[in-house]
Amino acid sequence: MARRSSEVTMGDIARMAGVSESTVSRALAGSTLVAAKTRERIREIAHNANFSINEQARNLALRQTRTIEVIFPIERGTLQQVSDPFFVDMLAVLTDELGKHGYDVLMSRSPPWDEERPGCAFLGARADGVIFVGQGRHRSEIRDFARKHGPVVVWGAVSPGDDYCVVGSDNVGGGRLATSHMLSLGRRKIAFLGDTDLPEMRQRFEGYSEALQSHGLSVDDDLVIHTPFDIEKAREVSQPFVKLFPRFDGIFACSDMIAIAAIANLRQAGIRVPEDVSIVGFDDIPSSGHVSPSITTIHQRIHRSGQIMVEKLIGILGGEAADPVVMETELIVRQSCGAHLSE
Amino acid sequence: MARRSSEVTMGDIARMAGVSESTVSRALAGSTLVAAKTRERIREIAHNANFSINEQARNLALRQTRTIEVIFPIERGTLQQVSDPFFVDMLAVLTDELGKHGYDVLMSRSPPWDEERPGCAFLGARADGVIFVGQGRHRSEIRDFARKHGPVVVWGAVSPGDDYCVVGSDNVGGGRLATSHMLSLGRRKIAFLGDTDLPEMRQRFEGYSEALQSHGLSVDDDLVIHTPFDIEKAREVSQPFVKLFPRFDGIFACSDMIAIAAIANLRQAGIRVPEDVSIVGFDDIPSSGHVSPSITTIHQRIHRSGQIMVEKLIGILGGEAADPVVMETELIVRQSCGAHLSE
DNA sequence: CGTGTGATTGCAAGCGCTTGCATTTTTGTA
DNA sequence: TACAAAAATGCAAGCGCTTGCAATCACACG
Repeated sequence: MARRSSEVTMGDIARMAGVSESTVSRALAGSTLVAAKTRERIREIAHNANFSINEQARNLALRQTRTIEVIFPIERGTLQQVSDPFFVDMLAVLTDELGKHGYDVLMSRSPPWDEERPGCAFLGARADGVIFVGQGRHRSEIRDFARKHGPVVVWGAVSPGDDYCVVGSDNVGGGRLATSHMLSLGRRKIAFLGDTDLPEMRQRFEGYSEALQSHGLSVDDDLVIHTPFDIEKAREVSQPFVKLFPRFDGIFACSDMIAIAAIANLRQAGIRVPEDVSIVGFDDIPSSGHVSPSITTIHQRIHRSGQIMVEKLIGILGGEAADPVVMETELIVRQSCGAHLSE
Repeated sequence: MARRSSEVTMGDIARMAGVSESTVSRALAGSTLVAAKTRERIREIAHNANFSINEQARNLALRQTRTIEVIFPIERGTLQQVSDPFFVDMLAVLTDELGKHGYDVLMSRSPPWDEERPGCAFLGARADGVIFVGQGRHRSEIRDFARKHGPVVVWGAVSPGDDYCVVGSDNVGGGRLATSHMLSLGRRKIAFLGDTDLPEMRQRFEGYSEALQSHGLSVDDDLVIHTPFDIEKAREVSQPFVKLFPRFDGIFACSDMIAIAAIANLRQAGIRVPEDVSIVGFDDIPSSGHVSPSITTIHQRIHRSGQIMVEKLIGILGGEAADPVVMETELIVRQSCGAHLSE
């Protein structure tokens, strides 16, 4: 970890032990090619000398990196977006799972293609593979990247034409679930809050409109509100929207954070949730069950999804092909939809 | 990124350009030692050949890693703890700031000292320095680690004896601020919710008791509730506590998540916030201003702190000494304390 | 007491890149 | 036109490690 200069190398250990470097290498790697006695002696010496192997050199020699790059392709400056608890959970799972498989995790917030290294504008091969958490608006770049640089798994909206491995929730199904739940509660004028420029949100929107249609209703464009992820901005954007009441009696919010922002505005305008307006969120973030009213939401299987992404990536690294995976979503009924009122 | 075998190397580029490897290296690095014309030509070729430099080899040659390890020393399994939005914000800032300085970020959830690499039980030197986000219960290990492995900066409770660089909020001050705010509002029976085993929380507790004392009050042990970070557990733990009402009329919660959990229990018990009980949190997480009631809290300057940590680490890497830094905290008055009622 | 055998160990090349120094080419000038 | 100086390029060693293959060693057997 320390300055390279003060680091003790295998050569040093070899000298101390009076053997060759190769023997040290083998001893430390646990090879049976070296006599058990010698092996133990060398390990002892290495330990006492506070030796730590230079992974860099090791990996170079082994032609591997044992590192996976995890990328959150998020616009710089929008700190809040990454604040969405969803991202952390995902990151935590990925780190754990990759760790189990012996991989390090290299974090990035910017996609490799806009990376401008000072003096050298070339993408560095610093990982064995990469995981994109969210494709955002970068679909085509990711596709190119996958083709050129190989092992890639991405979290996001799964859609037919993908020729790389995408793992994502059944957003359409989730949107349908949320919307038809409110419909079944008797709501008929349901608004949509989210950013349909993002593929995932787009899919949730599709589920929303499908549900409306299958109840013989159609989408009211005035009730489709382009709402960003960031809670502050969501609050601002939904401010004028609530004034439309009573043109709506239900809200499908694309994320719990947006739901929280919307509820705040509704209260402020004296509109009661869920008595006057039902609201259903998406994500099932940790606090959603504890705020007031607690938020009815669509649960995504983040933990399992993370595991699957890692499995897939390892598979790809091993030469297997990997198909996209769509994860089931689940409706978690709490207070904000008002289901408990209609009993 | 792809399998090493298919990667094009500098040697290949050299051959294509009809120059030596050294010239390619220099051209790509932007050295003025190579003629401008040649440089452009080589870059062109490299670009077309889809060349990407092998950072690993480069770093080995340069005796650097250009990588900083960021460690969240969090007990495995407690996913929720890392879910605290605080961690994400910190991580995002660190990644950005380190990136600006040309460093990659290696994520870890486990401290290096309990790392057991298969076959090789030696700590790998894979980074130029390390940042611990939170010392948790690992104070002494971190100290040892800092001594042995050099460049270390840690986020956490700053305390006198530290011989490594710690950056942290003025937790005592924050605790005092929160508590005396409620005292000034006329509250006299203020409870404390947090986990005093953790140094930061311990300090917040100290601020809490100082504030009480300076108002001629003393700590009521029955109102000091050991409450974990995890919102689910916090909810459980504070459940029996609320039954103590009206033995308390104020709550200082060590984190906003705990505040959210406590408020949920209070409401459930029919106790009104802030009319019956004032509550002040800590962290100023994104949603704290938008839940109902919005949460009065102590703001930590996460963003600035992250920047400072990076500055400090770069300094240490450059051979400078780095003293601990204590960051100011700020009281953000919102609804949950009831300040607006007493006007 | 030779010699074959398997168990250990060492040699040296190589991973892809950087860089000090020597070498070659170009340029400026007498 | 010749030659010194400056500019551009190449050579080769080295970063710390792994590993195929050759060399050595200990021992047992005939």
